[in-house]
Amino acid sequence: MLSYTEENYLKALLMLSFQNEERPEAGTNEMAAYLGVKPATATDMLKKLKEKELVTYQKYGKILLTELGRKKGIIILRKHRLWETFLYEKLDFSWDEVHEVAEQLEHIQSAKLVDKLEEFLNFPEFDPHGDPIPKANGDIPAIDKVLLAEVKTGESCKVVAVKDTSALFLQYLEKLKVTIGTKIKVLEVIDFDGSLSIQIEKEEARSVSMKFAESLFVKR
Amino acid sequence: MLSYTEENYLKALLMLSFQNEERPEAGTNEMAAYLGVKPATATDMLKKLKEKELVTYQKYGKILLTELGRKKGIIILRKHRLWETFLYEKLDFSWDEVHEVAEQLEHIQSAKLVDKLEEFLNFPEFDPHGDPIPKANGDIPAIDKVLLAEVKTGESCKVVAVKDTSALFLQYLEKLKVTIGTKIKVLEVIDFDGSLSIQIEKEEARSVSMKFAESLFVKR
DNA sequence: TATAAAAGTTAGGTATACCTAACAAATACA
DNA sequence: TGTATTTGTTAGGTATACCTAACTTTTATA
Repeated sequence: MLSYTEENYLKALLMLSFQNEERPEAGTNEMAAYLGVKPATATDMLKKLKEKELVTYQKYGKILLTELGRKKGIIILRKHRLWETFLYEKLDFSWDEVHEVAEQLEHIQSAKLVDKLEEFLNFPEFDPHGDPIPKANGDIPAIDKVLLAEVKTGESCKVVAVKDTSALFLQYLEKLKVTIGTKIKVLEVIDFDGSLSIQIEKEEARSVSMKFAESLFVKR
Repeated sequence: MLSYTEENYLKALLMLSFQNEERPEAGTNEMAAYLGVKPATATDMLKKLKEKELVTYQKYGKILLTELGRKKGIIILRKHRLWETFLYEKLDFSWDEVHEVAEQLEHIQSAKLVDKLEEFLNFPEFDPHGDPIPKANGDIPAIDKVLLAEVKTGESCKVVAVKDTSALFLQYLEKLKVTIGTKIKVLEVIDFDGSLSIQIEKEEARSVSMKFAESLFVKR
């Protein structure tokens, strides 16, 4: 049985590994920053997780999940994303409110609960942010996505996920009436600063920053 | 902000106070037994709760919730019973499975979650065991109930709640096809051992023990 | 390649929530 | 009413998860 905190370390490591699939290992400071603790605290916990064979770790080295650790991490992530979906779809939570509560709900221990919840939600493949929800067997649905910033002038695409899930960005998206499934056409790319002029559904053209375009995943 | 454990002490004290409305105070050993900890541990925590003005307590004395403590306890109980209802009604959990998971879910911190959940469930007044669900303002719906053991020969009644929520009893009830709302007619009372012969809905007459009759609440 | 900066570790300390063992107070009853 | 039993407290100890401060190793760069 893993503690609340141990679970958070595994999930953090899994999330960090997603950020750079080719180099999935993380550093101590990186972990600590992600979890909001001091590096010394992370070192302690990493030793403990190594004892439990959940991570490979050695002094001054990079950290990697073991097969077991990855499996456990995926279970937490599955729960997190199913709960987010529940809050969004059934309880009318907004895009930017679901994360905080799901952070707590993901630690509820009951295999039956997760599976029943998934069934209740009709086996969703993606959460409200467009992130894939791991299946009970650990498989993660693939999604064909590129950053909006990679879309060429004149091309149209459909929003499939958000890369930045901060409340500020999500609230901005809401203001722009952009959500998963929204159609966006790239009208012009300004090479000077990477900003672009886009058309959201059938609205007026508007300009968004490069930062914006690098925070949104779309399907061409 | 209360810790998980502090919340459990408040809920325990509230539950114990319900067991004997006229004498709602509890003892240290009683608390400890209820919570599955040693008396020494309970003493420590009670001092802490006194510091926070959640209980009235003095050395070797009985323990009572303060107005504030009661309020907080009722919030936990509200969450517990709403989650039980959710698990039972929406996720097909059985009568005897809901408690354990609700014990965890009751500690999720989000006022919005509780209220939205209540709305999603259509403002239920009673949980799957027939226990009243406190309202957001702290009011507890009243319920007109007596023990089956108090029902006289020849009288009919309807099951409104279970007093004993142990898995063993709940499973027995399930076997007998007794649930909230089931009609029971008392055919005969055996003075010798307090057992009684009852008719469940339109079934054959059957005998149940005094212990059974003292574990079930009904409405005449 | 020497050294400064960054990254990571160790040692020692805190609070929480638990424990056991020994003790003290309250109560029950002979 | 004295004493045995029950009830409750205290003191001292454990594990978890956090911290700071001092230190070491790695790395980046002048």
